[in-house]
Amino acid sequence: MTKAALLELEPRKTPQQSRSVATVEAIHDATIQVLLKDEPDRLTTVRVAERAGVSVGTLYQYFPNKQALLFAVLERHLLGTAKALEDACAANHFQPLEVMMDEVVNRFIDAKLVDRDTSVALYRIAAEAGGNLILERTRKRYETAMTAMLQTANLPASADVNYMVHMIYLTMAGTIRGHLESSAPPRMTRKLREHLAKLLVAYCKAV
Amino acid sequence: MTKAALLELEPRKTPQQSRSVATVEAIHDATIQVLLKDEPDRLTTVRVAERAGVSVGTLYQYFPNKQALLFAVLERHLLGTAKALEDACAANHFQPLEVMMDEVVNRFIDAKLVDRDTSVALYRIAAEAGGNLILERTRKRYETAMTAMLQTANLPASADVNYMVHMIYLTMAGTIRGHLESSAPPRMTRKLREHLAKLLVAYCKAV
DNA sequence: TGAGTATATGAATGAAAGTTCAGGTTTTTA
DNA sequence: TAAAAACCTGAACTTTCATTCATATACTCA
Repeated sequence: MTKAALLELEPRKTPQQSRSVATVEAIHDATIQVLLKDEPDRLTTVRVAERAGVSVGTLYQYFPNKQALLFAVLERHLLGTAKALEDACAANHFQPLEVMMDEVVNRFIDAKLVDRDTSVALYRIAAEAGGNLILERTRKRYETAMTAMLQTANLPASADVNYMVHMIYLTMAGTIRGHLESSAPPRMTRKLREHLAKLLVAYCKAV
Repeated sequence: MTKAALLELEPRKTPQQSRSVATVEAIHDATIQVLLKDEPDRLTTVRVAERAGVSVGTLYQYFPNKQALLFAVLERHLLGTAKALEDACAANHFQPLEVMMDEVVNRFIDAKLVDRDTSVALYRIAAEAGGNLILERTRKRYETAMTAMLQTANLPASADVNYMVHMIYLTMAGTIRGHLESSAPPRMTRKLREHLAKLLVAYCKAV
């Protein structure tokens, strides 16, 4: 993605008055609602605006184009989960490995489940919308926080912490995505929490 | 997805003569090539037809609509990987856990890497195109084969083989997808193979 | 209160894409 | 070899959608 292309994702205008703050907020929410209602290709700017109770013109005052809208919505969501994971890591330095993994897994799943539907809807648009860019950014934040935490754990001396952390990220993000996208009923989430935590502990000890 | 909707994904006509077999083949390949060239939303039926060296009309003789085309291409790819995994499982009954996991992981990654670009391109369309349907179907095949294999391994008596197998599937599919979609250089794939196999072995023993 | 700024409107524009179909060519069949 | 069946063509039709802009309303502050 070129620099010019990135610029086009920036907001066109920042809300000044409170009514426009509310408008932008409403547009954010409406985007997700529309995304949930149908296939992603039925997400049109007009539909989003209608759902938000404003006109298309208003939408275009704050977002230079449709992609920027998706980008913004995705970013907001990922920053939320990143924050959750960073907090979980920071709060568990020097804990036993079992506690670390249990906390990290559960806070991450919690963050994705706060609004399960939103998470699922956003997976669908992550590929477009410069999603890779945001994903890479948040991945780095995850890995930094996790590395800091794991350096306070007692791991096998042979451990390649860098790759280990990356593997943990791939595993968490991947399994949770797979789980949410499948038609697995909510009660299965409990099993996922358990098994994922166990799996990661076993891996850390074995490396 | 309703029954009527499923019907609309079925091929409109099956090729009889060899030239039309070649045509359909060309359309399959062209679809992937177009998908690789640009963003998924630039995948047009006209573009695919052009690339395949036929006219749009011809395309519509064999595929009732665009979605059916994507469905068919995705299906072909997933059946390939399913076959690879089934073979790997069948060939390793009664082996030590380490061998089982090593083989399964490596044959699965191999299948995805035969044409790395194709795999990546198809991830992008898996969400549309009734992709969930095919994914569920192949998941079941994966899990059946893996269950059969693992029942010949000596696992901890407490093991819940059913969920274990599912967890293994989520982990493999998820990490490999994450790896392929990221910008990780090919040399990192070796590390993934190693760590993924180790991780799964550790998990099986710990459950 | 009134000028200046921020915000909202929504019909109109133009480009893009999915799909059809009437008419042609090639292959098979009898 | 002639009719039938399979196959191919691509301009034309239709719908859908992103985006703009001239105009109107609401808010702020001096």
